[in-house]
Amino acid sequence: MAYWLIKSEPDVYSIDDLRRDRQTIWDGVRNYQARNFLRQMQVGDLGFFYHSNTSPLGIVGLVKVIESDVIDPTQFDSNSPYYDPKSILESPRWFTVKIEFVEAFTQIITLETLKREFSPEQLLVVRKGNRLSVMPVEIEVAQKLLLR
DNA sequence: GCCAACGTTGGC
DNA sequence: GCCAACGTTGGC
Repeated sequence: MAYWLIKSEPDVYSIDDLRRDRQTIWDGVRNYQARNFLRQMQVGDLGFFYHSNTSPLGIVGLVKVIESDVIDPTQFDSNSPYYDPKSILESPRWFTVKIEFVEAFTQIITLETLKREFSPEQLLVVRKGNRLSVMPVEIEVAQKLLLR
């Protein structure tokens, strides 16, 4: 079982939105490195839900992967902001996962805290200039985060 | 609002 | 295939 971190701008989709929906397809990722991580995810993996572009920044909850290798439907939807005209039905370009809500942390683990407790080598999200929206989290780091 | 740090695009 | 220009992400 692996651990991941997924970023979302709460104005677009927040942990409260996921609590309300209970589950969602993690659509709209249009970066190949992030997609490759999404393709590595397996059912049962846990993800830390991170709020970006907001205040306070940080990890706000936990999610679980409940379906892997999901074809992102928005790539074929010309009305979607994530529409990709270059993607063809026979060989889709963008894959993702379906996730479900596990919990919203009573206290956000702020980026400031993450920077204090983990090095950029341990945790990609604290690395300066990092723009990946989906990234792996080392088991030791994940366990420390879950014990907080 | 600024801008660093990328990723992507397209001319050559 | 190189790389300059451009666009986006996301912290500050």
